[in-house]
Amino acid sequence: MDTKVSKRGGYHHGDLRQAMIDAAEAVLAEKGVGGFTLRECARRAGVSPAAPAHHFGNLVGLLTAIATLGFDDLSQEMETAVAKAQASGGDRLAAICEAYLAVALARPGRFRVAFGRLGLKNNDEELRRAAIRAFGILVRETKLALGHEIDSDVLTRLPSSYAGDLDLAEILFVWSVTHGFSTMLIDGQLAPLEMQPGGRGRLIALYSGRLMEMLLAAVRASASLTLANPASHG
Amino acid sequence: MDTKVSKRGGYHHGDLRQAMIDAAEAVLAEKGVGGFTLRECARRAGVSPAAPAHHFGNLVGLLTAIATLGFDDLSQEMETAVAKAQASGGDRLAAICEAYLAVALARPGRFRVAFGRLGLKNNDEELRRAAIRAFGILVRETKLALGHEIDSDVLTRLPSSYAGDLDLAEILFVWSVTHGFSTMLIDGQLAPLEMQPGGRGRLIALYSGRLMEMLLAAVRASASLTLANPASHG
DNA sequence: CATCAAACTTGACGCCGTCAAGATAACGCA
DNA sequence: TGCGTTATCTTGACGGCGTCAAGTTTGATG
Repeated sequence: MDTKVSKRGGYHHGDLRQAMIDAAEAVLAEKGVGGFTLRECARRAGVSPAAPAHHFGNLVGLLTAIATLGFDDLSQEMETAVAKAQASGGDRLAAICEAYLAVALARPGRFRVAFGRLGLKNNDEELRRAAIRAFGILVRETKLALGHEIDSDVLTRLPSSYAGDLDLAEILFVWSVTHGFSTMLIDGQLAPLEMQPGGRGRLIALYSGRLMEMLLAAVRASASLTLANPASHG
Repeated sequence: MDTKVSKRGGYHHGDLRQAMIDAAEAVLAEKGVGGFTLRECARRAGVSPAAPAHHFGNLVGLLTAIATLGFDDLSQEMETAVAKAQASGGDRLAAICEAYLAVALARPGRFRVAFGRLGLKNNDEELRRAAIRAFGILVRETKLALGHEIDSDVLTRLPSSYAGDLDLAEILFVWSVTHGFSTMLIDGQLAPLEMQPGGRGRLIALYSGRLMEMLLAAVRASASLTLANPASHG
């Protein structure tokens, strides 16, 4: 994780871009998104405050890189979870929802940067690609759970192309539950509930258990409803 | 909304506390939580940067006051929505969920301050009371939808006291859907979907329509499940 | 009217992000 | 090999930020 400074002989760093990203992740992990500072990251990378400008443009550029990393990590963890569920006979949709929460809990600072919209370069190509892929996985698994066909380009299709999709409600429903629970947990909304015996683990168990049951039941019910009366949608 | 400066004769302001809150709300509305600054608020209130310290302690104190206002507003809007639903025969639970979203959309900056945990005085008595009341309404309506009894002190009970509650899963489920959709919308996660014809209104309609149907169905299903096999919970 | 506490200002401190100008090092090409 | 070009990094400065200590003004209280 550290990149260890390949060869920091003198004036030139070697790989400042990666060093800054590593430093940023460390700062986010230690102080959270509140105590995040460009100068602090530069300090940790052993470089002057103005150095990162050439690599990231400005603070927003660095945050955008972090967010991209966050989306890619999310995609990877969800895919891994899907594979594991497939092998063990578990539910794929529940697996990605649990992976989503796990990613948020593992790196809440990065998660907030990715989803908090502190101000990111929204036209950044890498960020867009990473976000689309993560969204695509969600779409794919939801449609799969509904027993519907999925296009071969799910992981690259623009989210806007789902505006009129028949399954949009289910997709948003699944995403809302997952994202809502994740953000409430890392933002401390559920802190009072975590103080009780069992703490956070108890809440996570509830999420992976009853909440997932409810979620899957809702999606399945919606699927049969769709079959019974497809006209009531849109 | 303006408080109009009661009598700003000279050195003393008159009601700086309220003036600061008004200014803060205005700044949040104009520039969002990103461009929010204590100095800017003080400037608008026509006062030196150090003046607010005596009323709020520091920036966190001001944000805490804003958050308290946000929670109180949320409670009020939810109660109003409940009353309206009761009168019109609509669903009460769906009503508070829609009110929740409406509040977030009406004042996204304030909503983010209340729920974003930028750093609030979590031990503040007023904040705690306001948050507990809002949570209590959610608990009450969820239990009502489940057909369960509600205690007379729902609006003042500590959230931690629900840690072992049989309905906690349903409560968290409802809250997760609502909070998740609301935050995703105001944080721009659904921006690509808003660009299509119909825009944001179409998404909101979907939320009030199909998503609420799914939510209510999930809660009702969970209720009958509870009756059929109460031992499978906890 | 004298006193005193609360409310507000002033000035300063260290931090922040960013920019312009200069120093340095790596790289391509003769 | 040597030289120029270009990317990289430093330095120094700017304005803005939150906050603190010290001083000033005001309204209230006796």
